[in-house]
Amino acid sequence: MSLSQVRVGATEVRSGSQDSRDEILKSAMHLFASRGFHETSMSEVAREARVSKALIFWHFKTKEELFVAVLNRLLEPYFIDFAEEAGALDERAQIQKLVEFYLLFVRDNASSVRFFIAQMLHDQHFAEGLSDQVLKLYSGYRAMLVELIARGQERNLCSRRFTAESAAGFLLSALNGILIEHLFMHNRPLEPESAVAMVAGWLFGEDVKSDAGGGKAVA
Amino acid sequence: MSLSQVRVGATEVRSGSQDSRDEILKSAMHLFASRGFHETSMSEVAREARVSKALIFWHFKTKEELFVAVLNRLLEPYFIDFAEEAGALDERAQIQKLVEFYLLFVRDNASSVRFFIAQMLHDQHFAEGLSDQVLKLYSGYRAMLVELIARGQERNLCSRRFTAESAAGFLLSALNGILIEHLFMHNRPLEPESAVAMVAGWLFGEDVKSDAGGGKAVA
DNA sequence: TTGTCGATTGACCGAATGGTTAGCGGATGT
DNA sequence: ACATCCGCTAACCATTCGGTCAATCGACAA
Repeated sequence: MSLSQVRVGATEVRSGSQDSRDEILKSAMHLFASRGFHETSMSEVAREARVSKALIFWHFKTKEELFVAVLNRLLEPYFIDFAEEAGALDERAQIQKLVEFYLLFVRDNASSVRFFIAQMLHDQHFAEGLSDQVLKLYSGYRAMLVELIARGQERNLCSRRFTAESAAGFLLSALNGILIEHLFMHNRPLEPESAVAMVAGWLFGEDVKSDAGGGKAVA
Repeated sequence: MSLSQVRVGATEVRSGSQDSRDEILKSAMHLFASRGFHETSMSEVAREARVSKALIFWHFKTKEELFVAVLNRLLEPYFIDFAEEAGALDERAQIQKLVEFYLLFVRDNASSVRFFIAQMLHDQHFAEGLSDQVLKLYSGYRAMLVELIARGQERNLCSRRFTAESAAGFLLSALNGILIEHLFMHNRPLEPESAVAMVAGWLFGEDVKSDAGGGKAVA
């Protein structure tokens, strides 16, 4: 039925089974992410994937199994390696790069970030396996920040007013706060430059000339 | 049936109707907040309130109507007046008080805060009416911060490195970040003092002696 | 041709859902 | 005594849910 039923790739021939499985996953990903688990029915997934409901249960034993498959697929972009970015930059530039990386990532993946946060907040039963992976990423990121700040302090590149752990914790909190502000005030485009400038002012003791961070005039 | 069916208060007699309505609301509040809207059935609410399901539909036309009643009741504690706290303190003490107020509030109301955030993130259809009220509170808080910081800058009490709007925006982001960190790492008790100390160091340019903010050792 | 096997489907199932309805008990006013 | 209205319920309804099953279709092997 599908036009791409027998399609030849560079190295492999996709079986029709993998094809339909993929389309089911795509539809389920879209529906679960936009409506949530309980509000999405298997019939909807089947209709959107133009496939019979029974076929979904042939690929995935239960609705939950389909859901975790979707979760894992949604998580894939999170596992890119951000350690390579190091290069030969000094600590200060690396920290700024790391901050910018965080902000760009949550901007470009806003919908899945939103979905994961909602999921982890709501349904801590399902979220447990998810939390483990996300928190692992999170503490990895934190560890990089701590180490960079500590090295920056040794070389007198950034402020010593706080311990490296304190500074990294506060900085991460600020980033997360910017994230949720971005998730709620969906109008604003989340420009990383302003936040990076704020961080620079805070951590490196520089002056900030223009209005960089605040925004949203108060009525 | 209920023991408190005819109970005399100081000024008024509670009709049995209001009594059962209250018990329904209480049960619905508990169930909606802990499981969410779609995962909570009217039969469950009826059972927990020890009331027939039909009675719920006699008090509230639809499930949605019950839900918004619950939302409004959950929102009540958020409307306490935090303007009175001003007193004769200087701006610096007022800012610290405001920050402490925020943190104490989210600590004491963590479950409903969690619920509201999850709700607003997930179900933007229902959340719209809710968002309006929450965002009104939020921008009110932000406005107070901006004004306090601006006055503090005029009197040279706090750093002029940023505009008041920038500083308030960044500070709010940091607070929100601390909030979500508290919501996720549920083990830690969210001590406001450390965060207040961080803010002081950042905004007033003081040194911070001990490890105040970071926490969570990295493995 | 026949047989096997993976992929796919329509029809079906019991359970649970949100919501309705007819009616009951008991206060209250007349 | 009677009618009326409020608070309340058991039983019911149509629909949808996650999940199953027997049967089919097409490809490939013997």
